[in-house]
Amino acid sequence: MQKRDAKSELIHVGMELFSTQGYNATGIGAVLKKAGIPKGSFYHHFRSKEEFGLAVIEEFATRFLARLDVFLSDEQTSPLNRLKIFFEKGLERLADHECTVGCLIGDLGQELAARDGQLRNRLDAILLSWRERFAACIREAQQSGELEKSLDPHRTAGFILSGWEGAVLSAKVRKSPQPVREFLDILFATVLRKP
Amino acid sequence: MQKRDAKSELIHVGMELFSTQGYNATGIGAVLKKAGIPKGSFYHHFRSKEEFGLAVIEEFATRFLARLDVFLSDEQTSPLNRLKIFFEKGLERLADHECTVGCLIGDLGQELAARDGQLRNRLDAILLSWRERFAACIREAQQSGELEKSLDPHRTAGFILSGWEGAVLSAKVRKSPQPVREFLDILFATVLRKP
DNA sequence: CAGCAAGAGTAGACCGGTCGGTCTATGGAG
DNA sequence: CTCCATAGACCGACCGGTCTACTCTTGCTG
Repeated sequence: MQKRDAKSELIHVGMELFSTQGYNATGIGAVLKKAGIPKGSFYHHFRSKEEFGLAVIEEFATRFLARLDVFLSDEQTSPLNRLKIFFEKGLERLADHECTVGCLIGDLGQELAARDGQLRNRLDAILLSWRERFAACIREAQQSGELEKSLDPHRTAGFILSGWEGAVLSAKVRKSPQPVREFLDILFATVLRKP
Repeated sequence: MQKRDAKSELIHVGMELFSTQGYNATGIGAVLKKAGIPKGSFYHHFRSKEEFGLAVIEEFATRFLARLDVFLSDEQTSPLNRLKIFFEKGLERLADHECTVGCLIGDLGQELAARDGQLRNRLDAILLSWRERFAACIREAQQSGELEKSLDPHRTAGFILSGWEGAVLSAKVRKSPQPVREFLDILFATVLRKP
């Protein structure tokens, strides 16, 4: 396994710790210790904890988007099934991690909602861009007859996304993937029911 | 206006600050300062920050339950409309607070999900009890013909609750009540559609 | 009724630890 | 030599909690 450079290692560890503990409960001391990198290096690469946080969420969002692309651009699969498979995979990963890791963007969004800094603005923008992706897939599903034309793609995408975030939150609190299981079952049986 | 006793004042301020800033980002120093109560009094009433946190969520849950009761027990209103009115009122209050205050239980649940202490367990139990309340109302709506008999009341209640938490989270990140508006519209047009 | 004792409650200085950030020194690469 | 990167001691502030001192209230006894 190739050794990462210091900056990447910090970001990687940041993703891990922010995902499990949250932003405020994670001091940079813990990040440094886990990454085995001294403080001077940290402040050479990042001017502040906030700038570090931004780098972490950018990395996470990039990876998430890459994964979203793999699933939502799969032309061998019908649009509605792309959505379904994407979320089912998400459920699998949640269960594999024993519900300790949710969605970093949603988690940090909640935790940092009261702040006015760059972090919250960036999180908001990321959530909106994801929503656009889902909306595009919903539009495709409508064009192929899988979903009713009366559904508003943007609003429905927002519904799905926030519903997903809420279900993941519940799974983390309950330490069980069941809330996500139930969310998906009902979502595809009602909102995303085939005509 | 009647002056509260010290303990109640602390709990009240705790609800306020935890709701806007979160648990970890709120030091007890800030609570004490805002309440105008010295530290010795704090530790006389609460053995620790965690015990204080428990008292705060119990107070919040009690108030929330009382409000839930007012709406869900209103026999002048049909069961489905009770749900609708309850959430519409919730949306109003969210907008009145300019999306700075969400649902304390959901927020703390997310923030403290990684912990093993009493706080997370209590939060989990509260969410489950709320789910039972919603399930009972859904059952009533089914019996009165407002909802399809094929809906599972428990699962549907869980769906609604986690969807609501996710929508409120989005509203806070976006600083707009729109996600909740959209959540409610779609929920009542699809999942809770009348037969 | 007055005085006393015990318990409840208030008050804030103090403690060790952690926090995010600063700064000086050093080493390595080009 | 210069620039980039590493290294870690140090700083003031804040953290949750401890502890001693003091005040107030209540109940009991003489």
